[in-house]
Amino acid sequence: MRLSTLFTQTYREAPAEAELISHQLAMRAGLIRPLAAGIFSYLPLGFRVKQKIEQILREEMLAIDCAEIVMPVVHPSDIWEASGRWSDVGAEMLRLKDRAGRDMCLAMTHEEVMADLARHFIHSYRQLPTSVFQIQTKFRDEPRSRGGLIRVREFTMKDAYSFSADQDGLDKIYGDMFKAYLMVFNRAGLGDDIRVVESDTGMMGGSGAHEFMFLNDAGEDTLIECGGCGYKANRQVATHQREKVEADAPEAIEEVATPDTTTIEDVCRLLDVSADRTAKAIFHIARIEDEDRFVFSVLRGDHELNETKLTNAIKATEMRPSTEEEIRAIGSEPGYGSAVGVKADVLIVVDTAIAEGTNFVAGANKDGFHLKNVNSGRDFTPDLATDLVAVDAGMPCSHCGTSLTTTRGIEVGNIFKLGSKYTDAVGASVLDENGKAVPLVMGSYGIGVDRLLACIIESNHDENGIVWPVAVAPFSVHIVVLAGKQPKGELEAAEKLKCELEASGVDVLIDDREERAGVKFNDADLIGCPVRITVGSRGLENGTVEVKRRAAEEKEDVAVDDVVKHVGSTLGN
RNA sequence: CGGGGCGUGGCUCAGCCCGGUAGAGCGCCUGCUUCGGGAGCAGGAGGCCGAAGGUUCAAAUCCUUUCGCCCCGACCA
Repeated sequence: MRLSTLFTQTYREAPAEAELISHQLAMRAGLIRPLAAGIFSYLPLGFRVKQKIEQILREEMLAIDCAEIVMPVVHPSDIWEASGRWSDVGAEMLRLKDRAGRDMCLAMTHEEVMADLARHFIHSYRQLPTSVFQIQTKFRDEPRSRGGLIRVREFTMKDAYSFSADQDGLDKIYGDMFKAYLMVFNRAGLGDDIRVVESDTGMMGGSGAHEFMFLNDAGEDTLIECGGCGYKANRQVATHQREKVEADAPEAIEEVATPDTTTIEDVCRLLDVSADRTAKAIFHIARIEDEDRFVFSVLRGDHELNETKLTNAIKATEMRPSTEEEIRAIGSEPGYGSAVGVKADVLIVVDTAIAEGTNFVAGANKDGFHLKNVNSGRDFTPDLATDLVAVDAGMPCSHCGTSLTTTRGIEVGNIFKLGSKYTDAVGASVLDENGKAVPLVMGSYGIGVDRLLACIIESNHDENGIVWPVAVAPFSVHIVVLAGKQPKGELEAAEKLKCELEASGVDVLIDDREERAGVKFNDADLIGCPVRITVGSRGLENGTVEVKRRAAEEKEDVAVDDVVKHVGSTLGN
């Protein structure tokens, strides 16, 4: 391609709203252009990178016998109603009506369509296990898109789906996908920055999941890691080792005056107790089985609530913090809440530490008073006792006791063991070797292409611009032509070189613009192709051109006749 | 959905508090000079100041409403 007529432009400055390096560079290099919040056009350079990423994805999927298909972006509501997600998923799904008034939606994922396809095309265990993938647009109406390409509303996803007759078949493909994903991230140049963690299954449902996290301080997810045994999990599901509780004999409950003492910190100071001897209350309104319930969670004062764990424990589809009015309505008091004596229809969920411990300081459900020696089971009856703790740095690992650490990460891929939720919903089953119908066991595996592109920039740039890994660079070679007002064949020499390189299978961007050298060099650095070749009169007089790798400082004069060979070996390294 | 910020030419921004009919740099076009790391000079194109309404002789500027965008939080693959 010729830069002079390429449909793009570079910018000296990034738009003010771009905060992440990847966003700034993608804008400055002219890879993308926003149309609306979280909705982008890909310009030629950006699109080429996207295509190269997609090609890697294709190759790695095909390598594990996963065939490519394409499913629709607009779906009728009925398949989503069958799986229950038409109502389970909220405003994140963009819904619309067709001219006949039928409910439709834009695809946020494709489990429903996939299960429907499986119903039609998979009939026998002999066809299993099998899998297919697609590279397709998804739309999720995020309440808040941000970070350039990191979190968008319209995006491209490589999503794969597997089917098997039993758990063993699922485990095999799940393992294949796991390995294929690591291959993808390695080839994309992110190998060292990827961590695989255990994760929540979220709206997908299912029995197990892993996320592939790109380590980055701007990440939206918190990863919990153990340096001792290698345990890694998303904070949403991470567990920690509970210390042994020495169960004191329950003592008599006692009310104490604690005016203006609404925080755990204040209570501890006033009553001279440590935070782990207190019980705190957290209030939510949760939608459970299509009913709004008041959920009263109780945790030890030194612990934070993990909302994902709570949501999963009570099987809520939606949850929000309650208002002060709602708290008073159940007989409690903001800042002085405890489960002692709250209304009967309140769902009381306590953390294990509260259920097993004794004699906690808790609120008295009235302004200015707390209770001493509160005991779960004696003073109130929990509906559920489970792990609700948000694991933090410094807590002991649940497997080996080593102090855990936290890291921030961006989720670039995920793999889910879905089970038969979606296949059951559409009646997709197969006959096993005994002629008996068994449900299809499904898995789903996603990689966000745009997000992957952004992460590649995040980990491959310097102060001058992007430094693309060869595998995903928009072009392998960027030829800078330096011709003055009295050209001496520089452009012709460069064009000839371009043809020769292209003939050898190397893609070339040629900067044939009438710009000064500085402008061209700076744009070349910004765009970040792996190899830069400068063709100017200075070298041509000696029959050479200058070759420089984007990732290195050194420049090399190479005889024109040797350039193709030289570039070939450079790119091969 | 809560909190905060911002909408002035393609990009970065000034002007707004204290109303008087729009500016700078970069980019773009033309010419001359320059020519291996974001050149200089001269000339030029381009903006109903996000939109609507109001106040006023007069609104980018003040008031109201609205739309859009960004950031933090809530939420979420």
